[in-house]
Amino acid sequence: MTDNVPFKHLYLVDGSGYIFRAFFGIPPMTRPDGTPVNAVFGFTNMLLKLRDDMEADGIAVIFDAGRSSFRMDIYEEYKSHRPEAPEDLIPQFALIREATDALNLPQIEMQGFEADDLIATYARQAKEKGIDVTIVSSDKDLMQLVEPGISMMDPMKNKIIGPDEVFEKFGVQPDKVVDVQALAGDSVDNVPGVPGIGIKTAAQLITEYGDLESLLERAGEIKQPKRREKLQDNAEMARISKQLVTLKQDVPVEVPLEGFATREPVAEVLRPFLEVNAFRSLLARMAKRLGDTPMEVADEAASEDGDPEYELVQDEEALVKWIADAKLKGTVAVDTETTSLDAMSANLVGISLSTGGNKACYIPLDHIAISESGDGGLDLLGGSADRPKQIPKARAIELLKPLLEDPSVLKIGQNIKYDMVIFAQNGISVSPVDDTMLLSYVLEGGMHGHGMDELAELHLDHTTIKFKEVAGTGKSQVTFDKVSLDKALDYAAEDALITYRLHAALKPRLVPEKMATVYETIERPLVKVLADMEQRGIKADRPFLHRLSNNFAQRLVDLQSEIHEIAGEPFTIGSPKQLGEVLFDKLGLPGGKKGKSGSYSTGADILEGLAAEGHTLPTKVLEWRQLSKLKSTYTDALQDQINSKTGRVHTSYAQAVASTGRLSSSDPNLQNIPVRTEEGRKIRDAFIAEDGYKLLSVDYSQVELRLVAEIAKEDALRQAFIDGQDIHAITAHQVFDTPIEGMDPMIRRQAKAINFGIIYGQSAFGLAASLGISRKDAKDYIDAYFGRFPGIKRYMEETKEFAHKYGYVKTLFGRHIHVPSINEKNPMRKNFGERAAINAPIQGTAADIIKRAMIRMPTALDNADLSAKMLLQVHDELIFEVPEAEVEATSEVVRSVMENACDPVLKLSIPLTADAGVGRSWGEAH
DNA sequence: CGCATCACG
DNA sequence: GACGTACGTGATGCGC
Repeated sequence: MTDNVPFKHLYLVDGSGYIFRAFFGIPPMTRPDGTPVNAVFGFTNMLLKLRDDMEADGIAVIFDAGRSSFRMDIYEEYKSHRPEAPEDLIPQFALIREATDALNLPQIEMQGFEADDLIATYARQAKEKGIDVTIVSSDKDLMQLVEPGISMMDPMKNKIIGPDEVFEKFGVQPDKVVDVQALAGDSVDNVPGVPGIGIKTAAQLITEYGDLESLLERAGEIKQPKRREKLQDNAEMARISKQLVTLKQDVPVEVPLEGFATREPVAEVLRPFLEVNAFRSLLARMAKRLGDTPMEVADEAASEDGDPEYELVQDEEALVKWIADAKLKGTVAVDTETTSLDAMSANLVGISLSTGGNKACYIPLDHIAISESGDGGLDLLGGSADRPKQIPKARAIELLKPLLEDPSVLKIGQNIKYDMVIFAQNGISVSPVDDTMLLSYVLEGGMHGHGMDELAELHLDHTTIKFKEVAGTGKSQVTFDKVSLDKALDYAAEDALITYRLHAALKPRLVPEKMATVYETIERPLVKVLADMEQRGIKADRPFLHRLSNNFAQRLVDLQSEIHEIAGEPFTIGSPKQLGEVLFDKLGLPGGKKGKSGSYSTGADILEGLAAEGHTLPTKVLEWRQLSKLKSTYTDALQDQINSKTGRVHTSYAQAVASTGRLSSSDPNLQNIPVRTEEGRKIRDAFIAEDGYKLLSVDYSQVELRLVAEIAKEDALRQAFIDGQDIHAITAHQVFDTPIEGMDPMIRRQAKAINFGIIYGQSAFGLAASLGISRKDAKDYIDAYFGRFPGIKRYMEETKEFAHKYGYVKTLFGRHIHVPSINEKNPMRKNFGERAAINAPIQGTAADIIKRAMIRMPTALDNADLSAKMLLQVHDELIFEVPEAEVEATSEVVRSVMENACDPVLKLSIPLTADAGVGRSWGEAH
């Protein structure tokens, strides 16, 4: 456990509380468009003072997430009397969030918990680490937290609230405040308390009896008959009240304390915010920070259209200047140039930085100059290379490390996971980070790709220099270390500058477009988790793969002869064209042409049909294809993918590729390792644990079907899951009217196919094809299904309608998935869009859930003192490498984190369940 | 480089 | 009446 929190004094700002105080305490103000902004001004001003005058080095702004909280489960009436917010205050709620972002301060909220609980939790965490805490609020409900090391500050009066002030208010020391509140109640929050007892009496009673429980136990001793009676009659109400007023200090918060180190505001974000709201006094005060004198501000803004200034950094002096500038600005775009797209085998060649404006630099570190022979005379053995002037790599790393690890400097990257892995290889743990690729992904997922070239075109109307233009293409392509420094400068510096500008264009959109939560609580924290998994890799048994490969090879040779024998001539079995000609022309099997290529279709379904008619050739070909696939894609390719340094396989997870929010895996893809056939499953035995360790695999049971039931609010299905019943059997029972007892496995199989087909919006045609039944039967099944589960039908219709109207659909966690094809004229594409729209919320919510589990996993394991490492994710499954002695405990922690991954944001009406398996290999564990 | 095929959830 | 027909991925080999 690291206790390295980068600040000494943490200010926890009660954002929700402040806005009300400011609204009533500051005279009305409006900005030019008439929007009231008095509370926003007060808030912004207060935060600026906090960070500048108080020199606060740690600040977090905490908000209430919504109206509901766990307290309503305790007492339904809690806060039920709250009047609506005044009309002039309502538009200011969103602006306050913007202000927080503009000041580059973290804003924290969690569904199900009030701001007060989050404040209590963070205050406790900070105190445990020896950090002083000031709670910026005057809310009496927070006074229970005051203790040595934790104080409060009234932001309107600028007054410190310590134990004396709390005593003045409640008549007891802070640690007894909840007992007093429990007795006295609170009409504003609708906490009942005991009738007839106010703060004065409560304080007196608590002082006399010690605490609430003792008082209630000894209530009989009270002399005043009325008071005694009231206390005895309302003991339970008092206990409930105490629960209501006691703040939760162990909320499973997602943002760690370390994230609250104060960061400099980003001028490009703060300036427009202050301008739009016409906060002129603040603009003037911030002029320096926003880019020196106002005149220079104007100059800089103008120069962004001018030619970029790229600097080649070749000595320490120049590098130190850039580092100082980045530190001053608090934000820097970073990009690495390497020798490979595979981060685990790449060598760092250079680093580019940009701090905005029109400036960027490139720091070459490991370039090789191919000398143009003729002048020096040293160059004899053609192609001998020497190094151009560069800062020694180790020295540059040493200088950059403090900046890249500085919690008060935001590092921006485009696909920064890659750079994080590169830096990690060089001993640098980059933090905190923002990723323009992920910003684009959460804002415009499904609309287009999220590569830098595309984003630059789209948002900046700028055509980037292509990698091919500097490194060449095809056979003559060279690695980046062989690119000349002038070309490398133009290419690399541009990448950093574009990244900086993309950040300025995209980040401010998060809050107004309501994507801040998805970005901040899911995608951004996941980057580090994935980077760690990729670096860890999984051990692969090369000799085993080799033997398997030879075995497949032998059988392929035999099969090949048999196939050629039956065909009567040798041909390339792997060529669908040649195979089709052999099957349908030469042997005259029934079948037809298909597809634009004009060739016969020879897919597995066709061959299976032919095989069922008793033809031997298709059977042999199917077997050949299976083995050929296993050999080329798995047993052969995987051996080549074993990293020579680590002896392990390191996949790469793409976080911004799948439109639904899923991850994808490549190089190699470890999300499609065979499992469905016995032969294929053997490949899983090649993935093994280190000696003394086991592999643990935990997968969600039927997540997507559970989510369909949940999202569609389909009670019949929900009940089945709540009761833990066999969902496919239930479906069969409903659709075919078959008793569940002694059900024919074939019937259940059909129901299973229907269940999955539904998730994808399958038609009668598709179901008929996948079950090999008539279309009429398929249609009857589907009709019966919708008849029994009308909620599903309704969900499908409503989702299509929503997608047509808005062009996107949403997951339960608020992720937007754009489905542009839904409004196309071409009915085929439109239908395609509709099916995608139906599926996306389901697949996407499942993706959100497992991502949440993954983010929490390292901390959960650490807290349980377990050293297991998460290695792989396969959509609904997580794979860990676990010390043998910790298997049981780890299994429980992992399951619990996975099953509770929706907490506390979302309360599903059905449980999620996860099943664990353990083994020496992945095959055994599954 | 597009297409067909097939591996996974 | 025809058209097409289940969502989301990545890797491989063929053939142009």
